Amino acid sequence: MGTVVEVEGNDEAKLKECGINNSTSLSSPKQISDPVVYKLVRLEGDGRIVPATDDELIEVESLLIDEKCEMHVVADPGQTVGCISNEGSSTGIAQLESLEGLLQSRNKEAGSDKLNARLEETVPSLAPSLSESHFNQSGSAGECSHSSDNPVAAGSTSSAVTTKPDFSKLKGEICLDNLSIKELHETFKATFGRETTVKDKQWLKRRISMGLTNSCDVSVTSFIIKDNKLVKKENEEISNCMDGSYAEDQPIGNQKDLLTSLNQLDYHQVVPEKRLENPSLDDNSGSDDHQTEQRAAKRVRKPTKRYIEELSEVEPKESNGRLMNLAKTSGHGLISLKSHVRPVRNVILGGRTVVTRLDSLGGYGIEVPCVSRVRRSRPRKNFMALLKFNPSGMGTEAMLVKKVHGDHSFPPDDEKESRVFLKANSTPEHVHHQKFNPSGTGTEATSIKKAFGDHSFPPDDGKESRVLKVISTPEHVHHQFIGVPEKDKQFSVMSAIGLGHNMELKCMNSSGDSDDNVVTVPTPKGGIRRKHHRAWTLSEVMKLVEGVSSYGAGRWSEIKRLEFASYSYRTSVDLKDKWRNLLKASLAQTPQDNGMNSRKNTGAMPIPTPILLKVRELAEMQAQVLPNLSSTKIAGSPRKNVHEKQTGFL
DNA sequence: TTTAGGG
DNA sequence: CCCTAAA
Repeated sequence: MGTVVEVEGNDEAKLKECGINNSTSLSSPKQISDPVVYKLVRLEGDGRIVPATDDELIEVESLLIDEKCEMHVVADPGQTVGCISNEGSSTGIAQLESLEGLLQSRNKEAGSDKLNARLEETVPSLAPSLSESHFNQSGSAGECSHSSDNPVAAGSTSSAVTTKPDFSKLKGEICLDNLSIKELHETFKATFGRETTVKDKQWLKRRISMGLTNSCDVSVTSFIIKDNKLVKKENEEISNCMDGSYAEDQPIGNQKDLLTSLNQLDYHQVVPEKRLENPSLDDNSGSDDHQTEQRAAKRVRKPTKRYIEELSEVEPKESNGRLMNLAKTSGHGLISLKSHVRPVRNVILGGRTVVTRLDSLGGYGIEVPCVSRVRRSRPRKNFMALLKFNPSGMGTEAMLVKKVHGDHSFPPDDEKESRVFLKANSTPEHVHHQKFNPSGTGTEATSIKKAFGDHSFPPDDGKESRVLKVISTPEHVHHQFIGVPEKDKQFSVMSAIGLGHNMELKCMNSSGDSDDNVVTVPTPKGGIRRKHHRAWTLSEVMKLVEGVSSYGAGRWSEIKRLEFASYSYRTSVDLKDKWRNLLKASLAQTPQDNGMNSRKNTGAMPIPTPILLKVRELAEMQAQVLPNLSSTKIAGSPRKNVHEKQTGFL
């Protein structure tokens, strides 16, 4: 990767870096407790400068702490030596400053100002030397240690955690709250044997603690997991050393004061959470934690897709581990669960590729749908909230499924394209909650049961049933069995078997059409069309035109409801899209009747010119006649072109 | 949920 | 057709 570059440091760090004595800083409460405000950037291999992540920020801090504790290997200073780039410091600084906006630590910026202000009160002589040092370091390209191309490996020297993907190597204490993100990454790697790029501490902590909790190894060792902390009993002092390094060196009251002043800062990222060790601060840091957690939640929400990706990668392993743990703990009385994960196989399900695997669960061989990162719509806002208001344990998805199946007005499908969407909803929160779902009957299992249990799919003779959305991941399925009464367990398993069966059937059915899982499918005419594309028939187009003429373009749901009531596979969006295409076609064709016309009927159905004319006419009319509800918008972009061309044409 | 628009 | 942002 790149080289970690220091751009801006706070007082303490700079003190150290300038060689100014450590003892002073150790005895000076303020400076010690001030969070490190390094602005770090990473120098990518290609010379780009990218904002450093929180973990890199914190790593510096951890180094300092390590130094104090004198118990950890001090990292190679070259790793964090300040250095901007070979292109020169000034441009680099400018770039960095512009990058500051990208950093999530705007608050920290303000905080550093505060700190600097305080610094000039308290230790005025230091400020110039600090900035000087900072500048010098920034400008000294020679100090760049490009040798450390692998930050992970390099960082491992500074970490108490090994990078080996071996859980047994996780010795000593692990206080997840205190770990930097990089350390968390390493712990994650050691726990799950894979890397992660998730930057969210809460998430990482949760995953790690969950993974460790469910690992068989953890019970063998003397780890104690408590509130995101994984500690080994006999090493508690060590963890205290790390954790309380701030608090021990200074009066609590002072720290409290500082916390107050830093209340708005995102110090949570750089200062270890001290809630547990300093209950006296709870009244203060309690709300603060709330804020920071909310901030963290905000950060979490953004990269949802990433989360899903990460999760879907982790899930198999983790669920497996969890299952093993389950088998272990459920040794007394309940069925012993063994998990043999057989090779994953792909099943084509209505054009969607569904990955299933055969799990032997309690002696039953069940085909577990394990769709990875398929959820493409927005994540449910608060799944648990839904559950709360739905005590039956049936989630919305299940409701939907139930409704769909109860509704036999389902149009038949002759193209064997029942679109069953198995969508995996797997936000971390979701997973977390699911694990401790106390309601017994799980949502996912219920939904699956409802969806596939004793119903068979509606006959396929004409239209596709495209409404099913079942959220389902193997993890979820497994979770459902936790705390579920034995009876229900069997039921669920049975249902799951049925599910697998049906899925197989659907697989065979749909695979008759095409042999691959690609979304596109070849058409007899030689082109390719989307798998679920349904060619618009002339009557449909005419209906659409008619609908637009009577209800106006834009009232797609109305048109859909009134004109396309029997065409359940046409959504209002489809109508809209089709209208858009028609419009385009009408524009392309009518003005000059140029060469486009002949070339047009290559793949798709040629739309009769009269219809196109009507489309254009309608568009024109709507642009003129409907000034009230769509005038500005419609007259805006495409219709205006219509107008222009129309006039030109006339 | 629906609409509008980009991909 | 799919996805998503707004409303």
